[in-house]
Amino acid sequence: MHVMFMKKVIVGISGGVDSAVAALLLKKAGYDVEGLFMRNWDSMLNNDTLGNPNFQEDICPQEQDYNDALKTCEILGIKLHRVDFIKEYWDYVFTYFLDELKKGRTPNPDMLCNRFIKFDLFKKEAMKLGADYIATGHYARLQNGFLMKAKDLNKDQSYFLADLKKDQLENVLFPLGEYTKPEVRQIAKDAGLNVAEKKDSTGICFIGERHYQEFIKNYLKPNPGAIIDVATNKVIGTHNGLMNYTIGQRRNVGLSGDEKRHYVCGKNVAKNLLYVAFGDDNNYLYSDACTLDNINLMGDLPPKLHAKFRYRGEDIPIIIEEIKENEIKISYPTLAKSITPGQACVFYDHDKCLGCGFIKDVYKNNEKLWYLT
RNA sequence: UGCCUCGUAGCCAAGUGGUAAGGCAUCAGACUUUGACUCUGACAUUCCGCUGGUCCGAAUCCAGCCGAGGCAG
Repeated sequence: MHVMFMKKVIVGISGGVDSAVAALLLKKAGYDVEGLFMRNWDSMLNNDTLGNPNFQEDICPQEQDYNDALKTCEILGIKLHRVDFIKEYWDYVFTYFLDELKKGRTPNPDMLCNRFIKFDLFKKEAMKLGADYIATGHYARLQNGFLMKAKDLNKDQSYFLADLKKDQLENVLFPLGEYTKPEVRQIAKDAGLNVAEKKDSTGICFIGERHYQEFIKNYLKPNPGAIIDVATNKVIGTHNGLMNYTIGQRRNVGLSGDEKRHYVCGKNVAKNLLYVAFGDDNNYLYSDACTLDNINLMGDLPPKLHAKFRYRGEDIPIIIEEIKENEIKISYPTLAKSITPGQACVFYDHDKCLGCGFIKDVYKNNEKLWYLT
C-alpha cells in the first residue's frame, strides 16, 4: 500500500563511510533508496602520471572505491547505478582549475565540482533514474531551503557548497547534517558496513592525494622566475613557476639560510615574481579588506555577518562595504591572514550560509596590496 | 708567485678550546573532500676538506697539503 507512495532517493555513493551511512539512514527512514556511483577522473586518459602515488598499482583508487561501493550496496540491499563524467569534469572543473593557476590564483576545484557535477549533472542523471530526491554524504543541513552548517562543526562542509544556486538545493537531502563524524563511524560499525573503518579521503575530490607540484607538471609548463624579499625588494632565490605557490605557503619554496621561516605573501604574474616575507607574524600576510567577484547569493546579506576565507577557517566578522553588479567589497577590521585570490569567501549569518564570492583584490589601509597580483 | 679569506649533513648556515644551533629539502605520521597553515617524529652516533701536531680535551690553536674565491696595477 504505502509502498506506492514511497519517495525515491538516489544517493551519491562514493565508496566511503559517509555516503554509505547516508544511504543507510535514508533506508531506515523509509525511503526507496538507490545508489549512484560517479567516476570523474581517469589517470590514464587525463595524463595524471607525475606525482601520482597509485599509478603503478594494479587497480586504481577509483575502481577500488567502486568495488567498495558495490559491497556497501550489497550489504544495504540497494541497487547501485554508475555514471562517468570524466569529460565533463575535465571541461567544467579541471579546465577552470588550470586557468586559475595560470592567472597566479589559487582555485578551489571542489566547489566547482559541487556546482557543475554533483548538484547538476549528477542530479539530472538521478532524476532520469526516477529520483524524487538526491542525497549525498555531505556534512551540512538544509532548513527552509537554506544551506546551514552541520551539527558537527568540526566536519561542516557547507563551505564547499556555498557556490550552489538556490534551486540546486531543491529536492536535496543531507542525511548526515544532524550527526557527528564519530556517530557516523559508529552507525557504520553497528551496521557491519565494509567501509566503517575506511580512512577519509582527502585531496581534490575524485582525484585524490597528489604531490601537488609534480601533479601540476602534467598540465602546465614550469616557468621559473625570481623570488623577492618583499621587505627589501631584493632577489633571494628562484621559484619553479608561480602556479606552484599559494599565499601563506611556507613549505616547498626552497629558500634556506635564514633563521626565520619564510612565507609566500604575493605574486606578480606579469613579471613572474614571487614575493616572500620572513617571520611567522609578519605584517605582509595580513589584510583588512578585499573585493569578491563571481558572487553567488542564497539570501539577503544582513548588515552584520561573518565569513570564512578558507575551509575550516574561523568565522571572521565582516562588513559589506560596497555592492556592485557582480562584485562586492568587504572589510574585516579584525584583520585576516593569508587572504588568497581565487579562494572562496563564504558568507554566514550564524549557521546559515548565504553564499559566497571569489577573492579578487586584497587591501590594507585602503590600499591594494602592491605585491599581490 | 709575495699577500688575504674561506672549506661544517643533499642545500643554506650557527658555533672560534669543552664535547656539532637553526632553516630548507627529504621521509614517516596527525589534521584535512581545494591549495595552504598547524602539529609530532626521523635526519652529521666520534664527526666539522685532508694529514700530522699542541692540549686532560679541538670543528674551534699550530704546521703542511688539497680545494674555492679574492686582493696584489
